[in-house]
Amino acid sequence: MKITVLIVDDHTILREGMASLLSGSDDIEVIGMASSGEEAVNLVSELNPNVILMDIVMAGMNGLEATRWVKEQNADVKVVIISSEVTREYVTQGIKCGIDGYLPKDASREDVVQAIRTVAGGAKFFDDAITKLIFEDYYSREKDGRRKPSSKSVTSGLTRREYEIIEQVASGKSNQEVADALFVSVKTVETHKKNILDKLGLKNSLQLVRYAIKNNIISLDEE
Amino acid sequence: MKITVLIVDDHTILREGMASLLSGSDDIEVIGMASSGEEAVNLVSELNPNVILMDIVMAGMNGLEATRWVKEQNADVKVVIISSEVTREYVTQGIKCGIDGYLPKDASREDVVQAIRTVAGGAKFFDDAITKLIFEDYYSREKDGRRKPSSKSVTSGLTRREYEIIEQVASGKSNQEVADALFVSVKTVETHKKNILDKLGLKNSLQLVRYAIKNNIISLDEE
DNA sequence: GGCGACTTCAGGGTATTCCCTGAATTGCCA
DNA sequence: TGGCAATTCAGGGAATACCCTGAAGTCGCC
Repeated sequence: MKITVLIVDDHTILREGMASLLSGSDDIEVIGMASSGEEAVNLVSELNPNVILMDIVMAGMNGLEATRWVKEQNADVKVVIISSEVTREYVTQGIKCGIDGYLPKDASREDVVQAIRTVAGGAKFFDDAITKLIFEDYYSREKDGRRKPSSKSVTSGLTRREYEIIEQVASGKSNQEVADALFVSVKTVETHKKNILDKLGLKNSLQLVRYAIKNNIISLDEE
Repeated sequence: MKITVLIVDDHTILREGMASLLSGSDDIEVIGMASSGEEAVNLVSELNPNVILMDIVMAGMNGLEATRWVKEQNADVKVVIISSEVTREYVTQGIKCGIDGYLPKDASREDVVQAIRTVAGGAKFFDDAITKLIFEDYYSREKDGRRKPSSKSVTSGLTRREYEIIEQVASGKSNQEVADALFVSVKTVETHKKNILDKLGLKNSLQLVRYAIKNNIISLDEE
């Protein structure tokens, strides 16, 4: 029983290279390749591979989103990210998307083969550098996690009401909807919003949404 | 300049043993010992050691609590936990309290010396087993934290261009700015945006920003 | 008692987004 | 080769967001 593999990368050279690199292993068989996230999602239901080697940076649907979709339709398929960039953001976001492994693009043939075998067996594969990175993230997060809310003064000069406005706006509401929710007039909401944008040095509501999520003023899961 | 060390453990044998174990290293000097958390806290301000080797399980104030107090009065002092038990709970709680390293009690002399040198130099020291434990905790926590992007079975049908538009919009740009960035007219951007909102079942651009961040179409740290 | 901030709101103007219809171009594929 | 999806763009109207000024009521605080 060979381990079936799907390769997803928008660079032909890398696809071909990876395939030939894997052709030397008799327990691994490359059964398909895709050059985009969308193509990958479509191919999975057709080919039903055991493992997907997936690039992150691709035009259109990126590797992380593709992973999400793939896992959605087949939770058993294992996904190993192969990225030239190894950043905290990619790794943590990747884990959120359900990846089973992460390899730098300059990984050796042995690493790739080992990763495929490991995830096919149901375990996770993350090399030392990535484990270290995760560790540091975990450490700083846990450590910094405990710190007093410090009322309001220290933050960025936002008032209580302004925080409420942000929460509303960042949850995707229009000014009118915010006004209704807080039982004030649209004009009031506009004023608050203007003040908030000024204080934070932002240009529009879109950036405010980003800011709010970035600074954990709101969370993305509720509702 | 020797690294000054304070040993904290309520077992005399372990204190003595550890001290003699360290006497062989000429860059490390044990300048004091304490048999309780309270005593340790008092001694720190007096002796001002570089590193504290601290047991967790002690009568009265335990090692983690003591760490918190110690760090409170001197943030520069480094604390390495030496515990016979290595549990997820101890490790994560320890990190919250600000520990700089964690050693199992059966660590070799080399490990202890290495740990002291490492934390004295400002880095963290956690061995492989502990790193692995943290990793697993992190992984399961992050992974379970996610949730499926609604129940749309097929890829939500976004085109490549639409993804590009989303990336632009979600980075906080106005239609005009997106148009400039992609070298198309504002009208084109509007059309794309409308189609995107329809496909995703969203009402406005604010919600699109949320969607994009939630689904990892864009990341928050770049730029 | 008053000064400053927070919060509320209005008027009136400009800019931008949102919505709908219609259409030309390209490329792919059956 | 005709059809379909994708991408591009326009006109024009309705809705909403953004900007500026001004102001009234509340509250805490010196």
